[in-house]
Amino acid sequence: MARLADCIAMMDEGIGRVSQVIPDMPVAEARLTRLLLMVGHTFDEAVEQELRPHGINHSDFLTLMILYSRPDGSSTPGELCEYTSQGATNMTRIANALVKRGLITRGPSEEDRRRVVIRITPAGRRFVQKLLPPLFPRVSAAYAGFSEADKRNFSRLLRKLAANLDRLDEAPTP
Amino acid sequence: MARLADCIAMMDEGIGRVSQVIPDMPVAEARLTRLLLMVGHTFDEAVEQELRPHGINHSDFLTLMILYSRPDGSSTPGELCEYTSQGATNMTRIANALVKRGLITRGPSEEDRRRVVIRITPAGRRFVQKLLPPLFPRVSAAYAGFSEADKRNFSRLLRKLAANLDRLDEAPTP
DNA sequence: CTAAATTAATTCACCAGTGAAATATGAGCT
DNA sequence: AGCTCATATTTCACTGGTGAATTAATTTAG
Repeated sequence: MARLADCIAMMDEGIGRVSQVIPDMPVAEARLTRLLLMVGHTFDEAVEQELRPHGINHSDFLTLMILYSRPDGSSTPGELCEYTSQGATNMTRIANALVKRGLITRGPSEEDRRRVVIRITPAGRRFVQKLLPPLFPRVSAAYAGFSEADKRNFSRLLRKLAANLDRLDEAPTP
Repeated sequence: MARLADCIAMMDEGIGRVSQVIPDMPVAEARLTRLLLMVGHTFDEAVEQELRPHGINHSDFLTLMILYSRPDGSSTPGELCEYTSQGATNMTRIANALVKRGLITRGPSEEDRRRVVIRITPAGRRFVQKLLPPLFPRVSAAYAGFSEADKRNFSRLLRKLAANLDRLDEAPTP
């Protein structure tokens, strides 16, 4: 696989050339967007690769982590869909897989019987606790050379971007 | 679909709680990573949504854009795989789709007959030129409130991150 | 100069994720 | 109550993407 640096160099040149043919292109913003997508995609791949040996994929892991992070260790498919950005269809599959591995339980809700309550099991908690620590060195290494100010700035800019994207999504349907 | 801001708030709290149970977690880095992945994913969705009406998906579009940005408008499946981070299998499918729509041509290479040369057609160029401009307003809007310094910083930090990820990928196989 | 190893693209079988429709429960209205 | 509308989850059919094996051409080693 090509190094990210090569892909970035190629993208920089490519956008430069395209902008000469299509002059009103927002060049800086296009570059930032491509950069963000490339780095995000690479991060995604790295996570997936780290999880594969444990027989779990990124969305399954994210779902499990949300449950783990909850004070009561439980949620519903609908809520998990919102926070994982997964469709309900896929959440059914994820829940099936995690139930089969004994990491969560799934049962009907008492209050509203349309709902299903999903709860992390003790085995699920142990799984997370065993899985996480080996991830830490690589997570830290990714931000090597980032000063405290860099981290604050990066966080601030990503959050601003998120706020802008939220507004863009809401504008079309007022 | 939940707003990104809600997902982020939830993630901030969740990581806060998890870090109290698992104390040696790199909290700031974990937050930045989740932020990056969430924003990246949302951007991805936005692009996909923008392209859908034109009957083209993100990888097809990216492939076409690389060809468009080349001085000679041509490349090979292998090279396109490297720069799009797609597997060769998928590139075959992408090329099939673009050929069927008449946006590219595919023929054997003169020098090395194992290779295939892929070239953008005039129709492909027109397609890109019609597709791009309507994308610009939303790309610009995503960076609303970014000062010039913010853009420079964001670019610098993403590139540093990319360099770190390159090193992480190379280290395991010395 | 041939034989083995390497490289490029494709095909095939499978996993992950999505949209539309089905099922079932709950809430509101008269 | 009964009827309609909304909500929550699941099922089904399909798209997008991946790994392993296949085919074909080129390079390298003996």
